[in-house]
Amino acid sequence: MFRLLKTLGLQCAMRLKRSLSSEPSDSTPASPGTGVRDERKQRTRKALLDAALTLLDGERSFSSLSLREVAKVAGVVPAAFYRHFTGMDELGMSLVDDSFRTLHEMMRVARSAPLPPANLIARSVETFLRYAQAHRLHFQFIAKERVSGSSSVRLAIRKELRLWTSELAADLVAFPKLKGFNGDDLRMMAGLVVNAMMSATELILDADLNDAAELGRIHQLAQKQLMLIFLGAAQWKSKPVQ
Amino acid sequence: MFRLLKTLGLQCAMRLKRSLSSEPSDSTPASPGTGVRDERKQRTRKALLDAALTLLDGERSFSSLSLREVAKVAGVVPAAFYRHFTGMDELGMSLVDDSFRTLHEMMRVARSAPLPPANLIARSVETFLRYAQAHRLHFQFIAKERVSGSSSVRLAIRKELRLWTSELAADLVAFPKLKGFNGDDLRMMAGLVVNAMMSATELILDADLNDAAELGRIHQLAQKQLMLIFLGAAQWKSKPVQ
DNA sequence: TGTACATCAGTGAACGCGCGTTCACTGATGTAC
DNA sequence: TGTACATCAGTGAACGCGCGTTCACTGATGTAC
Repeated sequence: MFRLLKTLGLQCAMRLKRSLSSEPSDSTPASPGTGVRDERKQRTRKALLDAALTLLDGERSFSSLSLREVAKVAGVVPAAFYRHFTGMDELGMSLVDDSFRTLHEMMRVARSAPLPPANLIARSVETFLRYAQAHRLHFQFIAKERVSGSSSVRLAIRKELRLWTSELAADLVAFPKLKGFNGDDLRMMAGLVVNAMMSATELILDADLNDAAELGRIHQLAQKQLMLIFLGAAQWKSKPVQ
Repeated sequence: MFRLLKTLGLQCAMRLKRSLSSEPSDSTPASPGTGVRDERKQRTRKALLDAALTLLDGERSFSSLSLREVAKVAGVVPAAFYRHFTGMDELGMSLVDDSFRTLHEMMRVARSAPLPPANLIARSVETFLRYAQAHRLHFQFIAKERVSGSSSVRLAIRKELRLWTSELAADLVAFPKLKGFNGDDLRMMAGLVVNAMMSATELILDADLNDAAELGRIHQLAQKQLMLIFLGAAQWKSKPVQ
């Protein structure tokens, strides 16, 4: 007991010293650092996240994963899990962050290199679904846990999806044909688009990846649905905005 | 051991006798019957199904429910569960059946008492969402497990939803404005409608049931989305059908 | 540079718990005569 | 109708198992001097 207290005391003193001597530029206390130890820790953390995503790939849902299972696939003892997350829920929130970072990265790329206006809708759908296939695990996580995850994970995903819908609505303002829309109606239309894309994503993720004909059919379905939505939107302006 | 065999033998003889003497009109062997015992058995079965639905009401997903938990809520010992289902998966399939029976019942009523054409879309959305609220647990089950259930349950729900989409497509033929649609495009449009309704249902089920303003906003959103879809559909005919 | 010590990611054992499934059983209901 | 026996929904105890979490620990990495 005395030894324990002594050790704790020494640790505190050490921390104090270091924090006093550190230059201000390096003041973020939780920064990952670049030492061998930090690098390894980040690698294990990633292994845990990847293990969870991999386990989710089949028909499993996040709430049915066990901490021990994730640790085992990550090649680590269960107790080691707690060096990285307080529990499965915190890991889930990290997956939400990562997944939406992937989605926003796609949007960023799309905006910085705009497609030619010819066949704009069809090309956008194509780009989106290709990206979803390439980042299968992240998109699958969003699609699945959006509706069935634990409370915190589900709510976080819904919040992000609402954000994404608003972002999309802001992008839609650029279309000359959508001048007659107020903000509410733009979000309403963006919601339709998001629904259609999520639905297509679910179909893609469930389909056999080698069945080109099936994938083609899904792409075409999504393209037609978006075209129909835009066709309706072009008429919407003639309706009373109220 | 000898006693066991004797008992079995007697049971077989009895079965044989009964089956020989039963009149043909009563030949369905698995029919529930009307005796006190059968009635009680059906009551317990229903208690198990209701227990599962009730447990799903919060943020739980079907795959996270345990057999013991369901049995406990149903007021029955775990072993008794097996008198009704081979396991949770079979109970899940029963819930799929029941839930879609509820949905089809709604469609049947809607068709037998058609709404006046004025504000047809708005009224249909209203009817649907009211019904979904009234049968909250069944619609919640469909919405949740559609995407995350165990393999068999999820596939069964998707099959039923595809069926429902086709049914809806068949109903849409009646609209004069949709003459230009071929079968594929009708299903495409029906898919948009189903997506919008399922999305609205999810919002309704997540919303505070006493927050009338919130519910009103969701209803209005769904109505506008459907109007926009039909607006687009009315233009679709001018496009090449290919 | 070398040394002595602090740090801390990961280990391995242990715990109590709820799980699915099995089993022989009980006793109310059903049935043959 | 009454009796003797079959049926079977539900019981209660038991099993082995994987679960989340805790703990003292180990040993490579980091740091002060």
